[in-house]
Amino acid sequence: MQDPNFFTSVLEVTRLIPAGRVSTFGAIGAYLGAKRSSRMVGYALKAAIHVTPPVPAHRVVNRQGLLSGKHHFGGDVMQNLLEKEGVEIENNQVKNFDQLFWDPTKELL
DNA sequence: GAGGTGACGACCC
DNA sequence: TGGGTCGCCACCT
Repeated sequence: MQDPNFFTSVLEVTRLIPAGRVSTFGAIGAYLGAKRSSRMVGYALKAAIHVTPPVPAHRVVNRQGLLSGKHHFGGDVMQNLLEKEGVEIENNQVKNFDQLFWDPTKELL
């Protein structure tokens, strides 16, 4: 928000995701008014792992509820973090995704 | 300085 | 209904 960069805005919104919930690239992009820039959201999250303060990038998955960036976390770290927060994962996909889905456009608004 | 890539999503055919 | 292509902006080579 303070930073006009779309990149930083993604990190800000991602940080607002409550534990036990998951969000999507499209939801964050839509909240920022750039749903077309979903690729940028994923790119921002990639850097979010190396940025401070720590961003719960593991709570962000793709539109299918699939842990797209699991490989970037290093093995099953992403899945482990989600399970630790109460999010059930099966086949690299979030179970009850529709229920756990956290939409900033609605929840955060 | 320019070109290509990238945790995706939506639109078009 | 399904497959293919374009778009978006920042970072890396």
